[in-house]
Amino acid sequence: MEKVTLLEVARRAGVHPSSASRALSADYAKYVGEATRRKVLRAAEELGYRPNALAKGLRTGRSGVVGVVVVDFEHPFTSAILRGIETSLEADGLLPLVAQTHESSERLGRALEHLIGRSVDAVITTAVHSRDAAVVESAARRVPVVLAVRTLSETGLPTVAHDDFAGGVLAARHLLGLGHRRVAQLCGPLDVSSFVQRRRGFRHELAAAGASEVDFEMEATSGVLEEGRRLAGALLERGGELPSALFAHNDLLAVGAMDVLAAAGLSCPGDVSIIGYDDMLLADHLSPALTTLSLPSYHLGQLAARLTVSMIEDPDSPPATVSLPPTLVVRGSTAEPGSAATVVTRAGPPPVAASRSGRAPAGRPSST
Amino acid sequence: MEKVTLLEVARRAGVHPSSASRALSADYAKYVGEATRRKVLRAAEELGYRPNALAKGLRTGRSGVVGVVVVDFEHPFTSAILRGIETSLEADGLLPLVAQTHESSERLGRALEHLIGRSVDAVITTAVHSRDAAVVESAARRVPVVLAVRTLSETGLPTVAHDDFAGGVLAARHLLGLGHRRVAQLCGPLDVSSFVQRRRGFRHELAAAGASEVDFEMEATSGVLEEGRRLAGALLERGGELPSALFAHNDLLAVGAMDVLAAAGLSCPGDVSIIGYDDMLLADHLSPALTTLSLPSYHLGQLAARLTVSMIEDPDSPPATVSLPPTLVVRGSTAEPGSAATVVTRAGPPPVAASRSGRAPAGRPSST
DNA sequence: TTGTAAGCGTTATCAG
DNA sequence: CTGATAACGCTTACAA
Repeated sequence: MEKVTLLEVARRAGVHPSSASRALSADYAKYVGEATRRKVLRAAEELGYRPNALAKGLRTGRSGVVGVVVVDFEHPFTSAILRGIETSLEADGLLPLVAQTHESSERLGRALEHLIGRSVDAVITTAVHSRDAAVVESAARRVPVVLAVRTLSETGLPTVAHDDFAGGVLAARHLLGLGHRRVAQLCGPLDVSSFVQRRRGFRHELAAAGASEVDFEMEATSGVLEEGRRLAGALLERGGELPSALFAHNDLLAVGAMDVLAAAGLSCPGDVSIIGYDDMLLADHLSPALTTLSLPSYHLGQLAARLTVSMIEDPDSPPATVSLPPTLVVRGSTAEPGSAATVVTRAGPPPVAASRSGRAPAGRPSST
Repeated sequence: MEKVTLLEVARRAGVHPSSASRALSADYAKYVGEATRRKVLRAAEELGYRPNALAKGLRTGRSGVVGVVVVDFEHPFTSAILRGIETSLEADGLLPLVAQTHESSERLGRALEHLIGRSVDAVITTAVHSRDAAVVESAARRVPVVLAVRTLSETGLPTVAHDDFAGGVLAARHLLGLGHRRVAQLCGPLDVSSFVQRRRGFRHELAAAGASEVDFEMEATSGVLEEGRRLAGALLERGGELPSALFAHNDLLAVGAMDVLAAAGLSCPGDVSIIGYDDMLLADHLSPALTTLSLPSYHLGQLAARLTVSMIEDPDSPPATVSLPPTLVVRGSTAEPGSAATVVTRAGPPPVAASRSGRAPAGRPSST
């Protein structure tokens, strides 16, 4: 079962290689006599012929591979997006080739070079920072590039992202609706469009309602638990009147903040309400269960892939831009300000319905 | 900035293409005169030359790509493993090409075909079922294949896996040490080696101590929360004396079981202790915080990648087998049997040290 | 409908 | 040390 080439198939079928090629090609099979086609197909079958994608790609200029550049496989919803991308690409016979940047611009550049060098038919990236416009544009000159999750508006590249501004607005509206007037944000890194938008949306809605945002300009260096602790800690030490509610730019930051508050003897949502972002796995099993925004990331991945395919088919199609709204998921971590500090025994089984929404279709990950 | 080929570089440098090739190759540069080498390098630089990896691969028979077949990007520790693989591969100038199986053998077959057709230099797979030996062996005849996480002992292929038997033993020992004598397992799908081993290890240790395992032969169809609920529900409805402790084959199953127990008015660990497996993110923030086994998955990924590289370099090297032991992480969900049902207010900040162990090095995922 | 021939961009192997 | 030549496996005008 060694390497079988088209030449051998042709020989065995007693036809010319080009006929064999045609017989096996979906597009050209119609120009081949029924008889020879049969012979070729059988010969290929018997020999266990597998076309060499490299040779094909070299000849046709298409590799059938789409480069995907992500921050990190463990990044919040990266896996959901990759699932969406892979699943959708598969329908078109394409395969994703994935690289990580770990938030480094230099690695982003290298990854793009690497991928383009492998003749990928297009690139999807979810990992851009505001400073990366130049690198990305240079890549976009050589191959279609689609921006996902994080935008780079100056570039005018096709983009499919979460509507983070809307998310910020929803968060603010929820807190305002509960009666909060003094709130603060725990911001993610502001060189990433997503967080900038979340902040803007939140601020915008707040201003419209005449509520005040506590003057707290710190931003997290990344959206991890420890950073949530650090920011919340700083907020506490800062003194003065505490906000009655916190908008954390993602769930991990929110959980970190909850930790610190609890350690300081403050109750959530009794003393301080907290709303997160992402609706990560187990967010509904915390105590209190976390109010947050759920993101259609799987769907986003699918859309990004579709957009990419259309860019491959017609590189000159106008750069579309898609924006997907998040959904507010109200749970126990937000309440009216000053509400009695309730004693919670345990998260308990979340209400059967509506426990987690906006998730990928069937087939939640299983285990190993 | 269009496609620049080696030919053009050679022309501009005024040398023959083969000299240009040599000048740019790490291995052959030494057979090139200093002068011409300089000229070539400069020409390449000026033209923005990027070698075409497809052409190179076609010629050399090496693509510089390693195929990785996983169940699903959202599968428990898949992302950690992929991180490890990617990071380690990168050091050798290799890139992973990832495909998902969604636990389907048919898709596993297709993925392998696809990857081999792309001339990957090797394949790592974490997605095999006990029934997949034939497909995998057929692939292994054409390209080096390394098994990760899930084993297939009949095949004799190089393998790097978690030591799940040891994990089962540790779980049992922990529960026995607390004084439990009547315990049950919530098994994951038993067509996957990992779960078979966990069960065996647990059972083995139990038998050695003369403790009894509740006769409960159900197994989960996949390691998700809902399945944990289903199994625990069945255990409750089954009647008879309840076990005083449960060993769930992964954390999600454990959480599902906790849900059901709580809904039935039973306390954990007061009435029933529960130990999970995987030490997933936020396991330490549940109430009660989950006792579980932590897995060195990132490290596993790295080792799998290294083993793969060595297989590429010497395909005839004897198939190594590596087994990585898990670590027990004791938290609140396990206690002595019949211990008073303690009232927990909230998970609270986990003890600063030792809250989560066995994790990937620095750089926990940030957010978006 | 089928055969011919050229070439995609590289690198290996030979002479010189 | 450098140049010539062939070949990796496949597709695709073009001719027959």
